[in-house]
Amino acid sequence: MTNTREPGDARAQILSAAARLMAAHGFDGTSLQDIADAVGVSKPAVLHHYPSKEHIRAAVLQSILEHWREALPRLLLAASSGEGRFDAVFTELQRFFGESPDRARMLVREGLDRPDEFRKLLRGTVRPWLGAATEYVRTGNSLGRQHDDLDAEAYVIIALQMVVFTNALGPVVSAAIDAGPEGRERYHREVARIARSALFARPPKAPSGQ
Amino acid sequence: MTNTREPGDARAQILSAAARLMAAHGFDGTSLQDIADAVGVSKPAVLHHYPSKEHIRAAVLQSILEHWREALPRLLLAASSGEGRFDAVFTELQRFFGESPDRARMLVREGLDRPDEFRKLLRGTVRPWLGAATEYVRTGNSLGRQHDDLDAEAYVIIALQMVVFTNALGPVVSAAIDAGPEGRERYHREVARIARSALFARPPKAPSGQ
DNA sequence: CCTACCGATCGGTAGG
DNA sequence: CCTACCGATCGGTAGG
Repeated sequence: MTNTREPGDARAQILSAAARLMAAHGFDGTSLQDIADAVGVSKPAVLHHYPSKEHIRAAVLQSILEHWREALPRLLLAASSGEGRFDAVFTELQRFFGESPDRARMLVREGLDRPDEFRKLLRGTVRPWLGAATEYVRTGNSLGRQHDDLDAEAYVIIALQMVVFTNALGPVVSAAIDAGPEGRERYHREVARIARSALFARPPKAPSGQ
Repeated sequence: MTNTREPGDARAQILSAAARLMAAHGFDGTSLQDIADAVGVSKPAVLHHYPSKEHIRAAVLQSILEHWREALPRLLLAASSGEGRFDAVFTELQRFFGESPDRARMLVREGLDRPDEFRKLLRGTVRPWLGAATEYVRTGNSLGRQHDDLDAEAYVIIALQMVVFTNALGPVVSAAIDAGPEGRERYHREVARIARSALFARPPKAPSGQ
């Protein structure tokens, strides 16, 4: 009956539009009017739900971190062990950013635009998970399946960074290969292969038994 | 005697300031007044040397590409062969972007802000070099020293991408490891190790003979 | 949530 | 008449 929006809906629409626009054009390249137009409301209406443009940016970042914390258990509890577990975790990671490249783009932009704040964000949010991932890498390392000159902590960060950048600029960079849609496929497959072969000293061919 | 600037000096100063500001704050986050202030002239003076802000952006990108074309011979002619040549090329690549992270930041920003134009830029500028690099990787592959499931073209692009991103966001991301300056060192070393071990099936320990 | 505005600053250009 | 600028202001738009 009531075609009027329920409260909270407008906020969600504003957040969604802002996330998409800011990921595409940046914070400075996105005006409150752009967001208002995308939602179909007036500019003051936007500022009724969020007190300032800066608050909208914070909310967009916060929603990304929420999704991240939500996906963390799935990432960490990815089944199996050893090389199989790596593939499972890496696949989940690719899915997380692949299903919404805007997340990756927003994170890259934040790193460029506000390096100091972004550093703190990384330390506060990624650090806990980083510890667990590093532990896993070190465990595999002690079992002698991995490269002995591997820097576990640095590796985890760089692998994560590769996934983020791949999804942030992948469509642009992968086009340098060729025009076909297979270009993206090859690109993503090679990213996974690089991360895997940089981790395991003996490249996994076919899992025998396990 | 004459403390007056010779012609061309002002243009170079504007270009330098614009490159630094746009790399740090983006195109939309940099005003003509910001550039004018950085150089110490008026805004109309800036617009006398470059007809518009857009022309300044084009000039900044152009200067990066000039440096790139200038560094290309050094990159391609990096001595030795096989794994030694890889290290030489990769080191030169790291130096190119490492000596001016603003270049890397500007490229990443362009990829985010103007994906279509950036794609054309990649195709026009990086493509020729890409062919040579891919050929080199394929040659090594046929000699059986490299992973047989390696996608040469995709690998080259991703390796290049890793160097660009490492230098664009390195100081921010590497801080996630720890506060010390050694963090950056470890970070860069691990990037090189990942690229190398993803390329060569047998990790190089010590060059014997050759 | 709208219309109607503010101080300021945007990119760009006027006359001199 | 040219260049290399200046102070002032253009029409619009930013965040609020």
